[in-house]
Amino acid sequence: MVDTDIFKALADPTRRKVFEKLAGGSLNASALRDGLEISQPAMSQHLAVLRSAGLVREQRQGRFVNYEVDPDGIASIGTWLARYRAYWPKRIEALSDLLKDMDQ
Amino acid sequence: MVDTDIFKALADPTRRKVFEKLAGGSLNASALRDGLEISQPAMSQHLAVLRSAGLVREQRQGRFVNYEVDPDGIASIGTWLARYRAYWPKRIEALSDLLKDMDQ
DNA sequence: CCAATACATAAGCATACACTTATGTGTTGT
DNA sequence: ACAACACATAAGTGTATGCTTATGTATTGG
Repeated sequence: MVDTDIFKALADPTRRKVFEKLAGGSLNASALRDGLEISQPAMSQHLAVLRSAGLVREQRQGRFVNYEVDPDGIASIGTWLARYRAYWPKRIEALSDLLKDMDQ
Repeated sequence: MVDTDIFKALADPTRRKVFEKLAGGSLNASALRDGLEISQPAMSQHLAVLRSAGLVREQRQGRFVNYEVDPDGIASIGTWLARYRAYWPKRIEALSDLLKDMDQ
């Protein structure tokens, strides 16, 4: 199930921090470790989880691997969220129409 | 962390099915079991997780407990998603402004 | 009252998860 | 070519998760 992978990936606080860092732009695995007290293999494993969930994508550049947010993952969450548009606060009801477009 | 609870709650396929059922309207715990091959305690535990994550809320009615989608949970996900508005597909860029309103 | 019903909680258990250390793979500069 | 670097994978371990059965709590109809 595609949603399971996405939500499981986001259930981990460290992975959400990584993802948030990537929201600011592309970064390689070492740069992503800065600030997070985590071993190199741990980061590599987290990135693998985020990648197989479709939340990030990688781009090799020499011996570095640059990671960036994958818009497909973001869109998946938006699509999922669209099912519950009836429960969005009224003032942003117009949102439902926009989200509906994402359902293909 | 509030996001952790929400994403952990949604990481379980059974809980997402429950949540999706509730999207169709309020239901009690027994009604929610229909179709899902799950014991009564398991359902009770799942509902507790969804509730403490802020995704559903309960309303006692006699010896029944009716559950319904809590808009606050949905709004939390929307707010979280708003941080990544730069990565939404271009054609729904207008979405970002609407989501921004949710940030209070 | 009291039996039946609706749901919650407790306790135990198998599995999944996130972490670690150790090692492997691929790239770059010299 | 080879040493240094960036990253991935393997293997092992403690803890969290989701399930079960058993039991507790609250409400209702007879």
